[in-house]
Amino acid sequence: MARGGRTRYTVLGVLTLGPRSGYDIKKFVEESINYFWRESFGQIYPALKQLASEGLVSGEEAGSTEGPNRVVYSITESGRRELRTWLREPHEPEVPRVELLLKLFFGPQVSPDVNLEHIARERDQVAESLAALEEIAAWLREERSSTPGFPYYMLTVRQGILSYEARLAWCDDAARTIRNLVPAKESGL
Amino acid sequence: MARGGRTRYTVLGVLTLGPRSGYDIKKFVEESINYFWRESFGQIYPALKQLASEGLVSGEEAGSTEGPNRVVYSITESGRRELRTWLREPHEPEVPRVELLLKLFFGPQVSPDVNLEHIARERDQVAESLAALEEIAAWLREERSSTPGFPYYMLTVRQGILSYEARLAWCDDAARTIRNLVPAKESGL
DNA sequence: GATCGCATGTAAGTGGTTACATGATTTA
DNA sequence: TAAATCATGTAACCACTTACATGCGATC
Repeated sequence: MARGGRTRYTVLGVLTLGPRSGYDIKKFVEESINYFWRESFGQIYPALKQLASEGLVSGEEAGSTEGPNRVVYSITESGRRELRTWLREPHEPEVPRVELLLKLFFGPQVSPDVNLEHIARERDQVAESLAALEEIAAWLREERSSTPGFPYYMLTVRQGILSYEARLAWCDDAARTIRNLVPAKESGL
Repeated sequence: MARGGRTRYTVLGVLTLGPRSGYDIKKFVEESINYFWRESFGQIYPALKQLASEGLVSGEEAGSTEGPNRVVYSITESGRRELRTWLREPHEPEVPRVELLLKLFFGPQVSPDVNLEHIARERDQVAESLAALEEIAAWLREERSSTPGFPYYMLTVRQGILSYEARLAWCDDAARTIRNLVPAKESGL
């Protein structure tokens, strides 16, 4: 049981920050919470329809004169209540699935070089993500430091930074360990 | 595209460590790699059937005399090849979904106390997981330090420990931040 | 005139969980 | 004798991704 549509609450949550279209919501998620949460169009649009039918959001056909499309949604009072109810409930513990670790666990089945490559790839990806997050952090401090949400935004960003840094450190450590596994192959030239 | 049945490879990988029944595989996963990977019966049994039909594993009806059930599977040579091929492919980047951070991102919608409770709960869970992992690490060092897989097992364990520790530190930091948000409510008694 | 960004949506497929059904054997 | 553990399996359901279809307007 449990775990009912977290997309619902993502959408409601984003709409507390202001009215937005489905497209806008997608973009917002991508640009601000991408490092710990994702949503696809295939989830967002049906969710918006559903929420509208329940009166938790209200959609308005926008676009000055010409546009037939583009519906801008706003959260309603009952939408806010629904969101708050969910926010008060304890969070589900994560179900981890880390493919890299699975491959490394079976690492002895292939050559050390293969595993070293995996770790190097991981390191690059993590370093890139970390850099992106640090840019977000800087932007937040410069542009959003006086908004009520600021301390909470920084909280989530810091979590991301800390876990990226931990992963980075682990990569170096892991690479060293594997390199020591092959004490002499072409060493000493 | 991509991401074809990782259960397949989990099963094949576990079977490189010795012949096992579906039930055994489930238990092994639970007891050794639970902190970064999980599998359910609903995945394992169909996967075993499929793998057997492809000749990547071979099943033998076991159970000294009485048992009608209990099928013990062994990995075949082509199974090993298939596994190795997969192990050489680069791993898929994780798609993160951290419900706790989602709730905290929308934290201003509820009282600080609610958010503090979430963090406290998280802290407890992480501390528990960390303790369990450290027991596994100790057990590995005592009982498995001479197996060929040992360095790789320790690698994955260390990753778990490092990220748990990072999360723990973050919890304390985050709780402090939120507490500072309410500078005086009942302070000074 | 082609491609890119904006914009909404649907359909198919998949990976995975949960609940259920069944039954033997062991332990309390 | 009741419960827990061993053991296999299926069916239903769910969340989510991907690909596709459509079309407008701006830019190259």
